Amino acid sequence: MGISERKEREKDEMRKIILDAAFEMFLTEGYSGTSLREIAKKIEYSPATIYLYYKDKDALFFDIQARCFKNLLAAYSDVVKIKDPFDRLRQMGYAYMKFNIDNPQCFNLMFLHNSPLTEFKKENRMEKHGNAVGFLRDTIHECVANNQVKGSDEMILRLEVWGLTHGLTTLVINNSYKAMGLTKQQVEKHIKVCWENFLMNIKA
Amino acid sequence: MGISERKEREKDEMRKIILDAAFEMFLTEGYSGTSLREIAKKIEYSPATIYLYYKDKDALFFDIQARCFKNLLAAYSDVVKIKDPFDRLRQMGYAYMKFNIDNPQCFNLMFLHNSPLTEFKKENRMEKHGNAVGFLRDTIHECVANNQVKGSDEMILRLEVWGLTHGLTTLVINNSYKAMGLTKQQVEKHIKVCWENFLMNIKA
DNA sequence: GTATTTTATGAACAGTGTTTAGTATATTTG
DNA sequence: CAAATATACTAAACACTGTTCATAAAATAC
Repeated sequence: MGISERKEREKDEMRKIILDAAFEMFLTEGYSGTSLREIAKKIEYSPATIYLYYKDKDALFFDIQARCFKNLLAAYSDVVKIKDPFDRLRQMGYAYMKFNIDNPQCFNLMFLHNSPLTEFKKENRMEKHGNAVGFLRDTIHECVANNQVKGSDEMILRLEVWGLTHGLTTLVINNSYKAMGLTKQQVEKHIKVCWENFLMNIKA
Repeated sequence: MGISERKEREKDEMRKIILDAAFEMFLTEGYSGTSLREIAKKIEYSPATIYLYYKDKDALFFDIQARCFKNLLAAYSDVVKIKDPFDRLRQMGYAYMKFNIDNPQCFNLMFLHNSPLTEFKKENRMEKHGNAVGFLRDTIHECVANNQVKGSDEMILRLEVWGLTHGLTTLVINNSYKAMGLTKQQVEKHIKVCWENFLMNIKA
């Protein structure tokens, strides 16, 4: 069965070729700014060919989004090594906010773009997202187990951490801080203070 | 100059007719799900006619977004009457989160949709947004002046409040809570606890 | 070497935002 | 009032979009 294996491999390679070209375009032009025809032109194939490897644009976008989540997880590579749970939590927050602010289009593709996902896709999307979520869950669990934080309701802590870091990130990315009369440098310094304030407040 | 005034009035009325039809469609179908052709069909005019009243789709969307912000401000109508600044801040948080969760498409149109705004539009968008921002600014200023909160850095407080409430809202709207294994009822209860926790932490 | 499956595409379909030439209608002018 | 002008409107076209399908070419199976 060597041939069918090679075919499968070739199919994966072709998908990678499409994905590589598409990822760059999605990242710079966004979802609606990226057309399948331009992707096809870039990889020197007919637009119809893409449909042999992806059901439709959303199926392709699904893999694009997966790559964004993968990159986000990769941004945690140094953080996972940190032994102390509370310090790990602190650095997780910084890593999350830094990655998103440095990759605003990635952020848009991961969270802001609401494509009409099927239920299956939603489940699956959460599975991808789940790795990062699980990492936060475990870290907070350790913080509670070590009595390093005040409260003991882990779910509330997770929501607070995720809500605050995600919200502060959004504030920077969609330029809402401008309505407060701040520059980007200022707001980036401020959100660090916000994060440290929060940590101080929950610290045991 | 009665005629030119009437003409101006008629122009405004026509704009309102377009906007009313468009608003409903944007709210149910989102930005990309709403086409100018369908708006035109709904108001029984040619698609080209819309261009006599709006430069392009983004110009129309700009007014749609303004209406969303107006509705958000209207959701504060009861809150503005509250005398005690800290309690007003508390209810502002609830009002903000409730409005957005009850009107997720409005939230999407206000914050999630990144249309390629011109610099002018960005400025102007902030001006609209500014009313809500100003209300928060004033309330926090009063809280600090009354010594009702611990910190004295008003900008930090504003970012914390906005970041947390906005982040928690996002969590509910884009279904991210599902990745935590929660139901909508659960997460809505939890975000209230988060908000109360936060208030408790900053309270003097 | 022929038959069959796989892979790729050109052309078409239905939709989009937008522009333009041309037509009725309304207003102003002589 | 009639002619000239300005306004309101639209049908048709342009250049796109995602997507489908019949057809042609290549690879595999028998």
